[in-house]
Parts: sequence; structure tokens; C-alpha cells
Amino acid sequence: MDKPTSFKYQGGELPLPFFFPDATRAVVKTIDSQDLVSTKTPGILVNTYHLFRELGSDVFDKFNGVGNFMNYHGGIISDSGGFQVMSLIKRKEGLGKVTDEGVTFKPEGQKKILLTPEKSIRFQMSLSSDMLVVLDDFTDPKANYKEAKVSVERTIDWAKRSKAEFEKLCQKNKLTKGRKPYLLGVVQGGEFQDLRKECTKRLVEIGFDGLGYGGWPIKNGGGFDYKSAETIAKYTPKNYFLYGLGVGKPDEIVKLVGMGYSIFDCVLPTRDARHKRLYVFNAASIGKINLKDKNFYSFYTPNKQKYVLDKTPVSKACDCLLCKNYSKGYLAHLSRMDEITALRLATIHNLRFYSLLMEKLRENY
RNA sequence: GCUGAGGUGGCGGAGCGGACAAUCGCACCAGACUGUAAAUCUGGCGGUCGGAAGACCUACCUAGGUUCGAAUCCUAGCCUCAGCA
Repeated sequence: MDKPTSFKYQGGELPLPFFFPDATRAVVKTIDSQDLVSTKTPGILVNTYHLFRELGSDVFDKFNGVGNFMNYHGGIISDSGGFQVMSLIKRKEGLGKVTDEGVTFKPEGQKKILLTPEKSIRFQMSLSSDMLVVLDDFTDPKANYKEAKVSVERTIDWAKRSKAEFEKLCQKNKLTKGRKPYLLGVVQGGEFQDLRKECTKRLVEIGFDGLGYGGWPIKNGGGFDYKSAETIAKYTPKNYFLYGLGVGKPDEIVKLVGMGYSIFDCVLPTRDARHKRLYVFNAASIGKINLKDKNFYSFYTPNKQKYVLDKTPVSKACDCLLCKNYSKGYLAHLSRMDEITALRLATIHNLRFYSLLMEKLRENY
């Protein structure tokens, strides 16, 4: 019953902990699969909702999985579409609804689709991902206790159905030990610790390979909700993967790794890159990165006029395509002209920052 | 030299007698972004005081003038651009 030491995927095993960026639509925005490899990123998270809506399973049956489709051969985790319950339905009314059966999505100008726990699993199987995530009912960040409880009950019910469908498909496809992907349950319950505890325990009764810290990880008053993360970790068996879904900022990841979390994904490094925010270690070299420093990293805004004449690299504690080959001056020019290459270089840089961060965390795991 | 058009904030460019410290865009400054409806979104952007509402000052090429009131009308000057010589 020891904690997991590696994550098996189709290409071998990945050491823990690791961070996967989000390739929602089977692409990490602005870069391609070869760029991704160059950042030493070990894997990606793809999204069921988007790929199901935009492509359907025929493509993935034909290509034999999303990895082959992308010609990307790192680890692949597929998200269930559970996050879209919040981002598309609960955050804004009228784009769909949630019932016990599943989730109906109907964004403006698009056809209505129904995603059930079973459908989500079936589709994720066609993606041939290494870890599947159960469809969950995202607890609205503004939910009161009663509403949070409803989302927890539904999440547990859906988890049961997902597990049953998963086992059925594994049997049917003769996916036995070694070839069987992982299945992740997702804990909901908002900031209510007794709900988090109950959800965790009841998911463990159903049986999964890991549990995800679900919901919105930022408290209503602001600040990361470490308490819920701790509650989940406390009641999760040691041999389970603990996954911080959508987490997060570098310092948040460092803290969660300390609690036993070993899998992370987040849009921040890639979105921030596109929004002109680069992550830089406050260190003179990669060897001198010290995560114990309170301020071990800072932000760099690439498009300032004052950088145009700067011949130094963005970071000396980085070995990415950008930092090894180009100056702040050149990047400033590309960024100021809104050249798409600036976004690509920034994305590559931020992903290397995150992969370096995880390399450092692995040293003490 | 003649004819025509025009000179507005860092730049482009609205406004063409009161509602103008002056629409809008760019640039600039600050902030946000957490299982991606996001190469996006907010806010600020003449000066001084104020948290804000607001108050006062200096402003639409220059100098005069008309008017209760002018970036807007008149006169002169300077300058720019286009076409013709």
C-alpha cells in the first residue's frame, strides 16, 4: 500500500510528480507535438467535451487514439467534460442543463449534445488515453451546503455508473493488467469539509486508481483552498494517485506535492504565455533553482519597449528554445508586433518552466 | 508662383459656436487569468488636490477680433500636403 512511484502509459512509465498542460482540442495552443516534446513535457490533458463535439469517435477509431492522431507519444489523460458543467452551464445560464441522466450542452449556435457518464467513458476509451476521468457534477463555487450536497450525490452516482461502464469496456476490449488504463474519480463538495470527506470515502468504496481534487480550487474570498486538498488527501488510500485538477500556480503545486498530490494539469502556463506573462525562476542557473525560497519565481512581461535593446535571454535558469536562442530584445519585437511566433516561444518557455519545476520536485519525492 | 485641402493630446484621427479636458483607435501604465467558449478581459491615461464625487489651473499652430460663451466664426501671419506651372 505504498504511494505510487510511477505512472504507466503506452510508451512506458513516467516518474511522479508531473504536470500535464492542457491540449483541450488535441493541441497545445500555438505549438505542435514536436515543440511539446522539446519542452520535456511528459504528457497532456485532452478534453472529452470538445473532441466529442467537434470530431466524434470515428476519427479516433480510425487513427487508433488521440495520441496517434496528434503523433504525440507522451502520456495522455482525458478529462471527462465535467469542467464544462461549470464553465459552460453553471457560470452562465442558458447554455445547457444538468440532470441525473447527464449533461445537456446547448451553446449558442451549436447543436445540442447529451453527455452521460457512460458516454464520456466510452468516448475516452476511443481516445486511448492512459487515464480516464469520470464525469462529475461540478460544485458551483457559489453553492450553499444543500446545493453542494446535491452535486456530491450526483458525482458519486455518476462515478458508480462510470466505473461500471469502464469495467465493462475493459473486459470487452480485453484490457487486462498492464494494458488497462487508469480511472480517476473526482471529489466535489466545495469548501464544505464534511462533504469533501464523505465524497472521498464513498468514491474509494467504489474503487479507483486515483482521486482528483475537483471543483473550483479558489475560495470565494480569494486564495487557494488548501484545506479541501488536505481533507481529500487525508481520506484517500496511500496507493492512489492524487490529482490536482486544474492546479495551478507554481507555489500551489509545490504545496500540494507536499500533501501527496502527484498529478497536475492547468491552463495557466499556456494561457499566460498567450497573455504575455512568462514565468521565470529567480535563479542564476538551472542548478541554483531553489523551491524553498519564498519567491522562487517571478513574472516577465515580454512586450515592453525597454526590452527591445536587451541582448540577454529571458532567463538564465532555463534551457528552452527561446532562452537558448533568442534575446529579450528579439522577443520584445515579436511580441510588440503581435507576431504569432512570440506566442509559440512564450508557450514553449512556460512549459519548460513547469517541466523544470516538476523535475525539481521529483528530486525530493 | 497659382489653385485646392489642412494644421486638435506621444501618434493617427473625430468634433466644426455652449452638453469638450475634447468620441474612437494605436502606443503607454496597472490589474486579472487555475480539469481552456480566452493570441482574452478590466481599469487608468493634460496638471494639481481628493478614496470618490468633485474643485481649480493650463490647453485644440501663432497673434488679434466677434460673442454672455470659440477647438469650432472673422482677419492677419507662419507651416504642411495635393494638383498645375
